[in-house]
Amino acid sequence: MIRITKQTDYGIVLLTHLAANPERQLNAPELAAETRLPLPMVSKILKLLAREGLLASHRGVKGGYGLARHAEEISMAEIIAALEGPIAITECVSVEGDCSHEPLCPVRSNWQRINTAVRAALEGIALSEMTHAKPGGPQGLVTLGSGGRAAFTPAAAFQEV
Amino acid sequence: MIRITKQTDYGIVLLTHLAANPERQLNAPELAAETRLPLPMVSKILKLLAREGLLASHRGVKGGYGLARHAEEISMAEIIAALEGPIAITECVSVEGDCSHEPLCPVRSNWQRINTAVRAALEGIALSEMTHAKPGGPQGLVTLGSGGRAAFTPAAAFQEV
DNA sequence: GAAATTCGTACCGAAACAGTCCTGTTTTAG
DNA sequence: CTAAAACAGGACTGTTTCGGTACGAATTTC
Repeated sequence: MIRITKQTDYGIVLLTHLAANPERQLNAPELAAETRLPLPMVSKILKLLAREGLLASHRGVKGGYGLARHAEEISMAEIIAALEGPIAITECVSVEGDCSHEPLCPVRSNWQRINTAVRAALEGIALSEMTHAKPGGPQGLVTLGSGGRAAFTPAAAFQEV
Repeated sequence: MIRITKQTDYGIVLLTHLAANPERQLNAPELAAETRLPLPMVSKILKLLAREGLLASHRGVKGGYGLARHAEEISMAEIIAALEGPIAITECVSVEGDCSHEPLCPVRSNWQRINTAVRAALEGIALSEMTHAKPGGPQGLVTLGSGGRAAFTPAAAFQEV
């Protein structure tokens, strides 16, 4: 469904919250409380984001997390890539002869194109843009798809295209 | 991972194959053979595409499938939407007070934006463009992500962004 | 040195996905 | 008019991934 995982969903909420409070040093319980997200997940995601270099972590008693860079310099593409795994694009079978019953499989090369288009779209949106509500305003297009999710789903993904 | 399902993957291969042979009327076993895809899946997907109005089906002995419209008039966005389910975009919890601990959750409205960007990218690519190899050529950026998939994976998704 | 906090990893249940099969219904061919 | 070919629509199952949890280790502050 061209959907992102809940992890990424949560991650963006957390990053947005941090971007909105750049002066504060927030730890996992604080972030969980302020975003109304389950603490264990928050903790897990923060670890991931820190390892990927998007967050700077400080251990110890007065530890916590902060953005590693300014919110303007972090793109949605980066965040999603960090939370979803390594940067892999089109993966055909590398074994020749399975896919290429035609001398040159035309489908494959064009996946690159789609990826590039989608990626460009995501790279064009910075984290800082998520902190202030969009001028256009949200037109209530929300047609919830596959039955409401459990408990909290603060930001909740794009499920279809 | 912003990944599409295998169904959609297969579906695009099938549609591309049909777009490349607009004069022919192909049935499920033929398509399965020519695309090297498993027949049961092919059959399943063709049914879905026909129901969604992207394919025109003809029953009976000399039956088969053909594109319902010209390949230029079918966008990637349409295909994906048809195969992945209904058009749902950003789904926040509709219950006020959970998500909106801030008077107006800033994250939510901006998901619309991301969706719009991605959708626009996909709407800009027509099925007809998938039939001929891209001029620029595929630069081999293929870093296969989570271990090769089983058996056949002809076109195989964009896994990360 | 003790307390608080991040870090790493391993684990489990539930849901979604990939794939298969079976039983109809429609159409052409002989 | 009968039979075969092909689509139509579910129901079913195994596997993977995701969401969520738990615990011990490392690190910093007081």
